[in-house]
Amino acid sequence: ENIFDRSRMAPKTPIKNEPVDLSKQKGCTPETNPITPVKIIDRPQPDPWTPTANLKILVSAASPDMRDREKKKELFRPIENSEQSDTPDSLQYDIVDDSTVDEFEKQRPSRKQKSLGLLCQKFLARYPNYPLSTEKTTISLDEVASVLGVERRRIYDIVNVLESLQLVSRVAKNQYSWHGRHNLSQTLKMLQEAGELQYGELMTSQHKEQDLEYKFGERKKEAIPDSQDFSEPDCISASANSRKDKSLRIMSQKFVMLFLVSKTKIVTLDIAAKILIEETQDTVDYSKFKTKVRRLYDIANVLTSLDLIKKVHVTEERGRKPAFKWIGPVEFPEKTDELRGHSPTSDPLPETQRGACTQHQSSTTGKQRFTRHASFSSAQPCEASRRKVSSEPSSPRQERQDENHSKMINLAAVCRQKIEEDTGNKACDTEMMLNSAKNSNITSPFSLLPVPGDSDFCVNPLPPAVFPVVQADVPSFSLPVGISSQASQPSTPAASKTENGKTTLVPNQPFLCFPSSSLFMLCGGLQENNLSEPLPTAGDLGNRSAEAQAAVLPTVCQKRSSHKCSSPSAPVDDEEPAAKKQTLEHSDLPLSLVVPQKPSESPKAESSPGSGCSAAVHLEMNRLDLANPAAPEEANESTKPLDCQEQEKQSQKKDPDERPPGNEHISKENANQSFQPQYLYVQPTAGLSSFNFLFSANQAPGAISLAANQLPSLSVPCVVVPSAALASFPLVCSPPFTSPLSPVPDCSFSAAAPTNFSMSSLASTTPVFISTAAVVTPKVSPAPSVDPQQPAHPALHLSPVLTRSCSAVKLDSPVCMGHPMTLLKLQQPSSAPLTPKSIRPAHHEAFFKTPGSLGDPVSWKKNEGNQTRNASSVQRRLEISSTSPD
DNA sequence: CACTCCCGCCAATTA
DNA sequence: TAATTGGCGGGAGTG
Repeated sequence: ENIFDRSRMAPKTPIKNEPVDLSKQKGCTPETNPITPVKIIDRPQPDPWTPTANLKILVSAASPDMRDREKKKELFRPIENSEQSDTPDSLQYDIVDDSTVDEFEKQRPSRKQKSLGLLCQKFLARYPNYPLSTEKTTISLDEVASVLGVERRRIYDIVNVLESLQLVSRVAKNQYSWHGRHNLSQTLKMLQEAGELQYGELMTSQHKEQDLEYKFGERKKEAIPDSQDFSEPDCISASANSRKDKSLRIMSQKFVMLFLVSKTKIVTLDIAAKILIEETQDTVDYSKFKTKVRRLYDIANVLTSLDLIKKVHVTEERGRKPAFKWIGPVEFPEKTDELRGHSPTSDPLPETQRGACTQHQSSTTGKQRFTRHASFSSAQPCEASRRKVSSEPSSPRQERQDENHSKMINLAAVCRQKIEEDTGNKACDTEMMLNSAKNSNITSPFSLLPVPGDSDFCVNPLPPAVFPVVQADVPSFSLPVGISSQASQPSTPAASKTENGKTTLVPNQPFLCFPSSSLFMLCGGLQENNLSEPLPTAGDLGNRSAEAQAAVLPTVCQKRSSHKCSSPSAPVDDEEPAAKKQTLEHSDLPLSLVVPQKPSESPKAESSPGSGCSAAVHLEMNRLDLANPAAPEEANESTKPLDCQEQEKQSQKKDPDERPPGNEHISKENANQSFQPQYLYVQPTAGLSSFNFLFSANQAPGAISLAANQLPSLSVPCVVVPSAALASFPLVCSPPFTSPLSPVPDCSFSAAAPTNFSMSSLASTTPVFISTAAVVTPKVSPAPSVDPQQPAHPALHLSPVLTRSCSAVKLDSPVCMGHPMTLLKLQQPSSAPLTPKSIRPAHHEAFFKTPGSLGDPVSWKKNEGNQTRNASSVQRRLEISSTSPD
């Protein structure tokens, strides 16, 4: 009885939600307002008289029941009509009291009727799947919430997921615009590509998925003992991520990626949760896991409403587990770029703002340990900037998305290939995969995919699009593959490994890659034992993942980058396939690297405004892709198919000769121009002699940072690798030129021969790939970055390279330098060989890895309290960016 | 009891 | 400062 009375009263006292709703609602009387009901509290409170009490009462009055009823009505009736009901509803309320109650009870919507999935369907029903391009449908959150009879909070849940798929985009406060599914396939494609980068390995084989769990935890632990670097204060501290990193939006994209990458197209919730959890440290929280699962359900409900997935159950040893099966499109035809309008919307690159973060790592001599040089600052800006910054008032968020997309695209392009694999390395593979996943943050452009032993890899050149320049410009670059200790350090431990190069190498293997355009280098496990050192691998993986994430995440860029190295564990692959070994042999030589020239050429590279920052780039890319591709030019190129061969050819064409003798600089950035330039660089000189630097063009966003600089700078991600370290890598090749280039024997590259490398065979054999992700962050400009994007798509096909392990070497260049030049700076540290490991790796690992937890259920158990909400570990990782202050 | 996941508190962001 | 967003996790509904 009281309740009723109260209900009546309710109108009088304003409840927080009510006012708004009422006003908005169509003329409903306050009393009636169906909307925003407040929750009911059944039990009367002790102090009815307190203000609070009144509120509660009111709330209770508002009770859910009423809402439900309304909802039902609405649901059942055509949407259009829904509004009408209001009035009646009000009546109902009253009525309800008496007679209706029972009825309600019967019909009571029950939870299902209030489910997010159903709500989403109602929401979707309001808008056409394929709206005419001409019509712009704007969505008012308040309106929708009121019409659907739910609180606004729920609408956010829906919209955020839809936004992640580009079905809607935020235009302004309380305003979203409806795009429909026109771009869905493109978005999915991007996600798929990005997903491959990040998670490809993982999902490669499903069985592994299962394994993953175990491995995840265990392996990591094992592998990484050292790696804990993650925890490094720097990293952690740096991150204060905004919550956005954890956002539903991002989770949604990642979740979708998992499906797209999965062969079976079935993803179990727990696995997804584990993968998506980022963890900072070893400890995993059970609570965190639960929370993740909750979110996944939220996302899954929306995706289900979109008919993209459906619920299924998979039975495993442990029993049946909830899972979801992808029932959406699997193949994404190239789409039409045209379709999307190019809308050059005004957003010139929002990304620019975002600084990229870079990190450096130096490799130390003997071991590959990475330390970070750079300080990482969080790139908060990125996110923060995201909304605020976005220059375009119109749609800040979109930008974000775009960014993501772009990144994704880039990444995808870069690394596209998949590797099938798997023969042998189960454990390793999985780990790697896992690691990689975890590491997503990586800045480095390259994404690595771990390849199991056999796989072949091809190196794929970057997609032309991406690095358009390359074709033209790049004459060649060479990469030296073999690394062995050669020169400088024979003795060093590294050397030892390398010494043979072969043997050791073999195991670890590495990879290489080189896209024609830029350079890439990567390496697999450095250490002699691969096993022992996780570093490389992890790093690689991490990088990849990082990038991917970056791509995914909007803000991302900066943040993530920081973590490049993974220290840990990633175990490199243990075994390498024979093939690898072969390759390894080659490796003896030190790498030389290729590098695009920096300065001179730089213009290209850096240049493009867009290119500058990786982050920016990504973003841009996204836009382009999604929104509009702006970069037509590239697109053309992009179309090109790039095969290694082709690339090679191209490169050849350009000029093999060009390579400067000096090893290092060969610049090739070419391609990048619009893109991010990617480079590889090695410096033999001076103190560094032993070290090589590598830069990837694309660094992960994180890697670069540039924040402030006005410099067009880019951040180049670089990695310094001790020569020794390199040794382990088998080779690097740039696909393109195989033949033309110097005639080097496959493998051999001596350090000396900077110029050329031949890698002919290598490439194929090599297990690893590297992709570059270029990153540049340009904060700057707005520019034109766009181009890259389009190409990217095509690129995707092409590119890809992956490697798995590489990371060891990588470093981030902490600084952003606009040009390669900067790299030099990095060198300084050189004297000591550094290994990256410590530095970021941790993050990487952390990143996907679910804490061992997966492995250990036990561990999960409560830790809740710990974290602060603020920073999610993941974010932290991401964030880490180096700031290069200077 | 396990699985789902609604609900809404309240912090982070924005306006 | 107020409003908007949205992370988060308690705990309720379902089976």
